[in-house]
Amino acid sequence: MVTARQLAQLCGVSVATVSRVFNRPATVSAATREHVERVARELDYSPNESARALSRQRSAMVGLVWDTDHRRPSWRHPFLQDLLLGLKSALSSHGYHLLMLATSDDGRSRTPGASLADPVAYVNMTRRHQLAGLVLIDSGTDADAFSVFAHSGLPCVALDVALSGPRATYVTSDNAAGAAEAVRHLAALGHRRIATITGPRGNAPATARTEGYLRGLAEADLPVRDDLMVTGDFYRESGFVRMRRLLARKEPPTAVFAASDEMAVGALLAARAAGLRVPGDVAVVGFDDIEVASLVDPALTTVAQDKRGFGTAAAGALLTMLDGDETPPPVRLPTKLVIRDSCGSRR
Amino acid sequence: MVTARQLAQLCGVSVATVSRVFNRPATVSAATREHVERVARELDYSPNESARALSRQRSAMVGLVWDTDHRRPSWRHPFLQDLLLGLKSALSSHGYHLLMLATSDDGRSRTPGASLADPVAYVNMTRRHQLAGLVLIDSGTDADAFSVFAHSGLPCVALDVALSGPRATYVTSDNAAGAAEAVRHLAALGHRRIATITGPRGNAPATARTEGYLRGLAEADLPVRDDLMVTGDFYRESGFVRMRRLLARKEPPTAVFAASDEMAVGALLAARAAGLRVPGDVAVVGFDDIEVASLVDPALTTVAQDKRGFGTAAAGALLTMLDGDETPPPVRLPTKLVIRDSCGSRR
DNA sequence: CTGAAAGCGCTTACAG
DNA sequence: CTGAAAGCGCTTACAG
Repeated sequence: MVTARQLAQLCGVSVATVSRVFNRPATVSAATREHVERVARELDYSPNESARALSRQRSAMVGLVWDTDHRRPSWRHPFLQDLLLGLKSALSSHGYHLLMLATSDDGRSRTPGASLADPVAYVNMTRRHQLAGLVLIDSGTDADAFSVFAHSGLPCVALDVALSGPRATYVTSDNAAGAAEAVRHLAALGHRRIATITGPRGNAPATARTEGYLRGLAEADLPVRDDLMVTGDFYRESGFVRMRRLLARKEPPTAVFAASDEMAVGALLAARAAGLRVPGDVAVVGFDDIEVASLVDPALTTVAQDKRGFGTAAAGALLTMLDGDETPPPVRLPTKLVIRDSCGSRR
Repeated sequence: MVTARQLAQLCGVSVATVSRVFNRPATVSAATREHVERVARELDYSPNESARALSRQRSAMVGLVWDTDHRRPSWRHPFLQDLLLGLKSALSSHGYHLLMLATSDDGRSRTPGASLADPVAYVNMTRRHQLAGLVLIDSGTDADAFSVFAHSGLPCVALDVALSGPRATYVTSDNAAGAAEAVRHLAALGHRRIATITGPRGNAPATARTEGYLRGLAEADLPVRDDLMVTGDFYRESGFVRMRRLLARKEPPTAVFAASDEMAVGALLAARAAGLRVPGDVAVVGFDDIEVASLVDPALTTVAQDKRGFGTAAAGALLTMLDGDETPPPVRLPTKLVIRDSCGSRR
């Protein structure tokens, strides 16, 4: 492996000049710059990142905090894959790489109620590796733990968690607008009793979707009915159970807006178990547009999130903090209603 | 941020001693070791990884090569999430972290036919960051590109690709055994014309599954019939198209083994489109046990892979190479036949 | 525009 | 068992 010193010797310049060629090319004369660049290419030279990080006091890596509660093995992010893809390609085009942080506590026991294995251990990792910034993925539970990061001073961008701090921002879908659109669509199809199965209390996207549901009802001049609002937890099982409860009401809904596709699928199964046809007897709309949505029968009408856009937007926000001094405002990604068969609007 | 020097001063020892306490505790007297450890804990000291990597010529990071062809945006790993989870928790318990490698070419155009954005660029990253090892995730296409890594000399473990080299090994499911079991199961249910929709040619797991299919037929004393073997590409659409073709045969199959759940779902849809009932008119079995499998109707009988085990096994193999000198043999993970409704064996 | 020198924070033979 | 010293490969004021 060739070093800057060797390259410098070969070129008849000092290591300082070599360094400048790669870091502030403008400060080097065109002739020597081109010469160094050419030889570097020939020797396949590239700077040692450890040395670089050490002297700069900052690495070219961004930490990814994605902590899953192992007591709940079923937990899954609805679209982690697209998110990572978006993140890594956007970051790499600016020379940054993603370091997946894990504490040694990972996979072990943790204090009940702790939403993160150990925020302090993560912050520690951050210092050890001299990370340039942090991407925080909502672990689905208590988001307060994230504030530790937001206050650590380094650039942070959270996904689906309202993070605030001097150098912290976040990206999320426009959950309220998406939910409202879904409800309006159902109302336009003639439904008057539109129920909702919400996400867990305290979860920001869940709250926003409920808000959107209410807004959608209002816009369609429909009354809010407490008996048509039930609380789920985003997972399929809760969709099943809550749907069963809704269907047992005196006046059951003719349409249901579930705050996640997982729950919508559960609702579909519950309707079938109750001998009802979807969308004939009851219409169902979900949220997310995960892969399953198009595979179930009937195919699920749902509010699609811009999955790849999440990663790109997060990377974008982070990069403006890394390269500049300003903290970008929160990003709210537009959603899109994908109409399939479960809402009955197709002929 | 406190450094080793500061810690040393506080403890009245040299930095060399501080370093030894953290790296070869056995070479330090118990008294000074405990003293240094205590003070270190009080000051929340932890060594700077960049400095460490620089002087050791090797970082505590493992690179993850997961290159997806962006020309094919639909490509997805059947269980990336579990895999990453398994990897990161196993690695972190030994102090290693995962660095998601990306070349700046990511998301841009690439040479047609190139299976990896640029293997050389990845190897380059590997040197720059002084990575301790590499985890290679099959990108679903030409696996030859991986040999560049295997020959780079550093510890490599590939997933689902037969990688060989001085310090290279791989982990995969026992695809043949799993497929054979699925076929035997169908035969035991009385099926005589069992078809298969294979994965793409040249793909190792696909080949092994086909092999298992043939073995299963042999074990059940069933003849191999060319008209009952069609080639898919692991994706749903191909399952749909190939199933339609199978159903159009003179003597259509009464059961189909699809080499992936995605294709099995496609097959399910094709059967339905043809007015056939599953499993009444034709039985279907898949492979993978992805989330969708239990959500479709009828729920899919499938060969489950040990998703979390993949990550753990890969990390294990890598760790023995990182900490020792031996190269572990390939790992073949057992599969498990999960019987649901699509094969008709349940009453 | 360029070079000499100090420094980033560790680890590791080498002496003692 | 411990310390002094060299070295890992860069970057960055500071002079010139």
